[in-house]
Amino acid sequence: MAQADSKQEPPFRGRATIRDIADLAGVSIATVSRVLNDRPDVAPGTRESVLQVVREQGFSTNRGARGLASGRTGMIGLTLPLVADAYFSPMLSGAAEALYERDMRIVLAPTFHEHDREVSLLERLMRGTTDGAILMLPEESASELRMLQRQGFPFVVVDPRELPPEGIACVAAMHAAGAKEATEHLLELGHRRIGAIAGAPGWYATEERLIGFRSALAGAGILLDPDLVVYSDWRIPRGTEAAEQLLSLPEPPTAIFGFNDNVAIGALHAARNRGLSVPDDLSVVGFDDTAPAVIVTPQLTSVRQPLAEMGRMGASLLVRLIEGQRLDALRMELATKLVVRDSTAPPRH
Amino acid sequence: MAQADSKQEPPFRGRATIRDIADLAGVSIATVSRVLNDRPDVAPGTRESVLQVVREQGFSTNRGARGLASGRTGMIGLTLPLVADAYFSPMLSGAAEALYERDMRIVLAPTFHEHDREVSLLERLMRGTTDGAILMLPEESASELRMLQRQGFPFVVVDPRELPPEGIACVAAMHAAGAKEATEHLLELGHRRIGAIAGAPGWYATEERLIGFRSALAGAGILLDPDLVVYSDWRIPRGTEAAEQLLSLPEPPTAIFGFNDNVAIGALHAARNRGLSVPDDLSVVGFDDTAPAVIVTPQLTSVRQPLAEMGRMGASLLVRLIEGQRLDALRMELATKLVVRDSTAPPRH
DNA sequence: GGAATTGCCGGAAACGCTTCCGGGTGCTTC
DNA sequence: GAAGCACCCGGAAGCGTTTCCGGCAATTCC
Repeated sequence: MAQADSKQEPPFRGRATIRDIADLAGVSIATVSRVLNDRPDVAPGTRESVLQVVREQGFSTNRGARGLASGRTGMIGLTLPLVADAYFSPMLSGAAEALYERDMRIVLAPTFHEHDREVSLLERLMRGTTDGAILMLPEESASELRMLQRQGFPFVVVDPRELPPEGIACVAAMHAAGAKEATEHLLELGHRRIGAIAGAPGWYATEERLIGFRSALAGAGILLDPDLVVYSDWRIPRGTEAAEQLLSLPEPPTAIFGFNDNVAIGALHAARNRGLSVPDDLSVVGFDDTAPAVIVTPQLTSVRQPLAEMGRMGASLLVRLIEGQRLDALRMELATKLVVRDSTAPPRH
Repeated sequence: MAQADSKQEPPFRGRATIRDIADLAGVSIATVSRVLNDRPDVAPGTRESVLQVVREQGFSTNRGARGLASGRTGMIGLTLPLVADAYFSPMLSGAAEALYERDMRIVLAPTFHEHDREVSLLERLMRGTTDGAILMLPEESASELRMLQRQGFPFVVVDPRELPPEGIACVAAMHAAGAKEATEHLLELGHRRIGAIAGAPGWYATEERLIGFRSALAGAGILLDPDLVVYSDWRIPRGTEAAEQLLSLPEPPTAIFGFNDNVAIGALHAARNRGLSVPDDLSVVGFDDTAPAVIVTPQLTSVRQPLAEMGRMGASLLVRLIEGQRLDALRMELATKLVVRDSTAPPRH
């Protein structure tokens, strides 16, 4: 490392460029570029000898320069509200995995719930830097999304807050079906008075799950008592409060359906506070089936949302969008599945 | 959007470039660049009128091009084993936050525990694309790190698996002190026979925590029974196994110190399987204080590791490295703190 | 056996930006 | 009143790629 004057030290700082490779392999940079990009018109022998040099030098193409020259940077932007979160991180992970296989990288842009930038993140950082974007639970309004789209920037929405306008690629879960399944599970166990801790009002997930919930009740000939639905902010403390409200009712429910795992866990806490045993005195089911579901006691019955798969699917949709492939369906909903664990049982009497 | 023939539509696809801004503002691109980079030698009036146009057009500089021209891309690479993980995601989040404030972005590179690539990740993707990297719990050996460093690529290691060689920036937690504090807590409660579920053998965290554990015991005049230490892989199932092993001892411990929250939670499971009540029959303390610690029942007493802060610190160290600032200390350890919850109590008799 | 393909390859022009170098003002200084 | 000095600004040369275009050899075809 001390002696750098010997035969052919690499140019050191900045590392090998495509030109170095070309010189070493005795070809032009155009040819090296062709090899690197798997273009057909290169003689097999030439290709091999270039690859040889590439390997020796540990060369990899400068993505910035490629982006400049070709428009494709191989980077895609990803925005999400939070990264340290049992709900979002699997989606992120799935997207990263899928993109990685395609040799693309993620530029991470957590919003930390701040939409107050004058121009949205995308505008500012993506353009020219990334080939497209994955927007997880985006805060941007439908019209903002439309505008982005009109500018020809490829993006897909994963887990929309509100359903985006037609023509925008979007992957979600089958909220209604999942909620219906969960509710039917409780009905089959014999519950008749079922409370719901819904999510934030107006959200796509909330409304759809509510539809599934009502539909299952209706199927069992039960008319929903409005007092049995209380909204939340998806978080544990509010879940606890909501559950206490439900349990304080003159005629309290024998089961509670939390619209995500957090509020279901909050309900677990509320039950414990009141000395109620779950599932004996109260059944609880959650939604999402995130990691905490199997960590709490009792383990939570929950509707599994294929989070990682949603991330992967978003990534693959985006890639096809970028490559200009015609997409048959821009909007897709992935199936959910009820996972029965220890927090549900028949009502006491 | 339909009519594009009017006054001055932006060039549409590809969006405004610095040249467009220059034309619109009636200056040269050099001047625009100076304004954009906060260079001093621009007349206030000129600066303002350029900024005006920049705002109107929603312009933001193409990072790829900037990277090419100046070497600084404003992107930094970040590798970690897993993103969907209660331990790593807070670190990632902290780093993202800190970098965001400096208008830098993270290029995410989860390794998914695969180090078998011929050339390490960094070599392949970072060079030329990023200005530096944050390596979280890297798998690369000391010599690989040295090599990277010799090439002049700025990087910092956060939460090292093994202590990296001198001269490499590195941020860790005070493992020994934390373990000592946890052990002393148990000792103060009156425990004398304390089992430990250590981490993976050879890891810096494991060895350091072991030192703290032993040191606390020694301080209380207790000689450590070798049977009371069993190693793990940091994960729940192995934690359960390890705890069962400890509890099957002829003379079982009255308290178990898990070297991370996962194995401590595993111990909770083992206790439950045996019908032991925590903390009455068995005290359990964890390490890291990740989200699950407050979700399990009983809530886990745990040594808080400032995960997000470690991420932030890594980011700020890296930025200073990139800017070529002289660093007083390359290696830093952040303080830990015991958080007492419901899983520890005096021994039964 | 000459002309038209085909297969490979090199030259060179971009891509959007930063930055060095130099030049034109308008002011101070002796 | 001429020389010197800031202060601003524009021209132009790259940065590492991709890709269009054109050219040379080796084929193939009639």
